[in-house]
Amino acid sequence: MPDNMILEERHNFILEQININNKVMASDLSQRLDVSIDTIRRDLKYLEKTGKLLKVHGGAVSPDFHFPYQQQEVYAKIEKRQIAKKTLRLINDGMTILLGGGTVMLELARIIPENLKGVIFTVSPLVALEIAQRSRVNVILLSGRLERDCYICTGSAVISQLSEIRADLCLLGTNGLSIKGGLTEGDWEVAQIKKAMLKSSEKAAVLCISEKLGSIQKMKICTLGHLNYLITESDPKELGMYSKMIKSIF
Amino acid sequence: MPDNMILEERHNFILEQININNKVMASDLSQRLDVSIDTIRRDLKYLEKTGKLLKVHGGAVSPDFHFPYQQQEVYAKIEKRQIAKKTLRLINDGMTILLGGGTVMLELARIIPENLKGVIFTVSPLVALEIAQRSRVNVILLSGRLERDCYICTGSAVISQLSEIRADLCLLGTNGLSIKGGLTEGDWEVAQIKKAMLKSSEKAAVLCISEKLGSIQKMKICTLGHLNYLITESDPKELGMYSKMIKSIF
DNA sequence: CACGTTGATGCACAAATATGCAAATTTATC
DNA sequence: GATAAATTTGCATATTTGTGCATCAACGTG
Repeated sequence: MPDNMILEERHNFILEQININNKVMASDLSQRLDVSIDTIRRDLKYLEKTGKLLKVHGGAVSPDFHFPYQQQEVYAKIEKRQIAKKTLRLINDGMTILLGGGTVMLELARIIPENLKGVIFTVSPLVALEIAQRSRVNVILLSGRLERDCYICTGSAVISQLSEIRADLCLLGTNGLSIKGGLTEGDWEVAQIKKAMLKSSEKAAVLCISEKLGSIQKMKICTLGHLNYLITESDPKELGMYSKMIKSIF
Repeated sequence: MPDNMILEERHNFILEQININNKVMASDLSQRLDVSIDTIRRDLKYLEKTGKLLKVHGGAVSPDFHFPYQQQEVYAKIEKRQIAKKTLRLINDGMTILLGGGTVMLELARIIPENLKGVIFTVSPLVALEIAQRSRVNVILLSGRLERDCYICTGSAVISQLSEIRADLCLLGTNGLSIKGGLTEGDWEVAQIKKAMLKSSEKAAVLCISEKLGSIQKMKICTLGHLNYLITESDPKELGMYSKMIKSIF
């Protein structure tokens, strides 16, 4: 490392490091630049005042490091809304549709056409309420034990009710989707429900923000070959590797 | 996983995980980030305070799932809360309880003891979610067609499920209660459900703000003699005329 | 040249922060 | 209801910070 740097050089170096690593540690910098920790601290203080970084205990981070979550929160919401919008293309009057739970599904619930004809079954009270609030479509909630974490109904009662249903289309959100692992899920109870939902439907679509593509969870639900549609917010062209397994991607 | 993460990085990582899985477990995080469980707990506490997640036993969940429908302006909320409080006296560990819908019932749902043992059946998704959100009691939602106006599940499916249940106590809100008319209800579908609920329960209690006492609706559910308890917000002494028909009034 | 001013730097020490540990309590699960 | 797991609380410890002060070099100015 360059010895005998002057103030400005140090500042530049620090910003460079932040650009590379998203963070710097005061003690580390002190060592690498061979100045006292105090000097580094003064550097950081100055750079913070000019908005170039954000001081934290032990060093500093990139100024946008602290925000990404409100941003990403909103961002993810936009993505989910995009997915929901694309999904509407699959939904037509007269269909019997099976809906899962999760945030993506909630976004879909919010834009279900007000005068859709047909029947919607769901295991998610949140989804059911959201739809019933806005639309005149028939919403049928499948009963069961309400899971505390994800607020969907699980248990044998749901499974047995599902076995009596023959839906045209099943729409599922997911946490795990990958070429190798197929459709996967973290919770055992939920996995059972999803399996049963797929079995009760003519066709199946998975809604998944692209950020989650490639992730694998503990419980396997099915291979990609069993899915008819994959819907993400990004351009289908970018998901070429999935196109061998899933017929329609959009 | 990057070793030696600083506080901000851990926070980011945790939120990332929550974004992907909707929940994280403290012990798991402690292991993956190689810090003590205490540190993780402090992280979670901080992130909860800033609203980025919700702490639950064992970890945290995404705040997205937090139920948004609560706390609209309800009429006579104070009275309804008083009724709910009184009703708690009827509820003990080990009971199987059947809950109806309506605003009084929602107030009750909000104060169901966090660690109540037993099972709660309900036809109201709102009540179910409210309870599941706060309490660890088993909540079982009875399925059916979701009524758009009152948000409770109706239809033959509910009736048939109710016929398979033997509850210790049934709690109903009401719009119509009078000496002459008994327990009455405006909606036909809802009346059917309430009848079935009463039939499935050992004992029955009606929750009713005193202002509504004396009103009669179109559909008859039962006579006052079938009810074991009447719970209102006012002093039972003032309701003497009901005491010939209903055993316990409070 | 001598002198004062200024800005950068390092040092010392008290206060604050991050983290882990252990005991006591609460909660979950069987 | 007993046992295991999770949580709370108080405390100990090691860094890290903030602050005041001393040093030193650079730079005018009289």
